[in-house]
Amino acid sequence: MNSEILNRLASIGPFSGVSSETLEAVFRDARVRRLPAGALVAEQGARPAFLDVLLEGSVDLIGKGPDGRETVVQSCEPMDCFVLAAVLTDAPSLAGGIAVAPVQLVSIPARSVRDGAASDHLLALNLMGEQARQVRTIVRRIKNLNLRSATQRLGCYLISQCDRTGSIAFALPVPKRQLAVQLGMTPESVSRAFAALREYGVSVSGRTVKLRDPDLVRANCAPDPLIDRDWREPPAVCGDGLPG
Amino acid sequence: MNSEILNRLASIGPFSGVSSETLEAVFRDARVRRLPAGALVAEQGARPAFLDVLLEGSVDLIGKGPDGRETVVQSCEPMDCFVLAAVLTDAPSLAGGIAVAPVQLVSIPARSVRDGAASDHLLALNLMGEQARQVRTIVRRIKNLNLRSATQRLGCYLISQCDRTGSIAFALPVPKRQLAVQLGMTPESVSRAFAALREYGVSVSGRTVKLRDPDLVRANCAPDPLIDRDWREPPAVCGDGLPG
DNA sequence: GGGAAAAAATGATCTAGATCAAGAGTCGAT
DNA sequence: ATCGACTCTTGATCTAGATCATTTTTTCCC
Repeated sequence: MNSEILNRLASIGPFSGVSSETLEAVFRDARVRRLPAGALVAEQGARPAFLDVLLEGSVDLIGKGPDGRETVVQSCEPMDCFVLAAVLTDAPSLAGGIAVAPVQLVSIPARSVRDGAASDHLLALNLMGEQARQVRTIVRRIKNLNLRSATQRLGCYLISQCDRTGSIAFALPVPKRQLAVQLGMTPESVSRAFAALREYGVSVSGRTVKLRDPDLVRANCAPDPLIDRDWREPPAVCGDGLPG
Repeated sequence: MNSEILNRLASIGPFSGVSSETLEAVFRDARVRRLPAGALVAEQGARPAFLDVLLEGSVDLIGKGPDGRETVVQSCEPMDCFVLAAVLTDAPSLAGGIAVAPVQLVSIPARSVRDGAASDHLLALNLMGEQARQVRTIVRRIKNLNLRSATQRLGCYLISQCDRTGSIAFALPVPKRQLAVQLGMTPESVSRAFAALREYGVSVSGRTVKLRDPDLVRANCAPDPLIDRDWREPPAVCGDGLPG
């Protein structure tokens, strides 16, 4: 593990400000893994042996039922970590992780993480805050899915991209298929939602989206700071680490 | 605050094993509140001034959208605590709390909780574990709602009651209306789900339920330890902090 | 650039559950 | 008991979105 990666790790929420002695102990047996798209990154039902921090690529956390049905609990992006709740409670993962693009990640032995928290007060505090932010992220997702229509969800997503880039026109950061997963619907429904948003001045061409009148979209999709994450406030860095 | 209540508080997950000096500081300005059914216990959108621990009664945590739609995020029972994530991050509550039955609760100033965590390592560890368990509880709920039909959800609930009481026949601990809330459906759907379960030997009379053949219900409703909480292990709020 | 293969759009159904609308018990207070 | 207010049940629609099927577009690989 080179020092550039160590520096990136040390800067994310759970580890920020933690003494170098603690970090050295926690990262001592960590190693970098690379996996191709489609690979199983974490297995549902097993006690995770490692805490994984995503450096590159993206991972969907998927819960499976006994009858084979599946539901995406969360999708993770770089510098998120996952299975944190299961690692901290030393319990079986409630969801598995699938690489949707080639991934590079750091695997930290679960025991090192727990030992670190037990011996370092600041690390414990960081992890506490991280889990609290994680809870809030999931609650936001629940509200987004239950309180809005598919079209509203897409509209609010576009508004957030618009605000983030500060531009009326921008490129979608992910293919529409993956957008469907993040928004909790089928690819077909995403298409129909885009079609419905045309009425509000939204035009799409390939991966490029243009909002002729963002306020018109806003008026019809009801963005809400208690649902949509405020992109200006610090992201729940390692926090997006489900599942338990 | 009498010492009986203090003892009950000290025995729940977040506070178990914590030194009496810390507990004294954390509970110093806590006070007991009593509210009637229907009362607003916590307000959505405000930074919570208190961490509330439910002593008696029950509370639904409800997220509201801008357009008035509502969704129940969680229902809390005695010795659960709520708005913990908002208290720890000092951020606005994403959901409000409504008393569905007359409640008695202890309100601990949010600052006392945060100060306690900052100064007491064990308390921080406990709260970390508590939040991790909270994450898992919510993920379980998501899986229950997305991976099963309404009938399966009710069937699995009845199986869990059956296992818990160790008896083929038992009384529902809550009115059916409230059961609907916990299972994420309408009261009408609960009725229809009970009707559908008759085929599997489930009979209901008033609040009394009888399972003629639990295994038949099991076979058709697919209970799963990764979805249904294991009633033998301590609930999210009552576990001890961190293993290892 | 051409052409296979994946992604997306569009159209036609299907369905679980919500919603709306009556009845039928059930319960508590006078 | 009698009333009146709930809670529950049952039935008749409605609907958002999924699913299935087909066509069109994009991607990208030789």
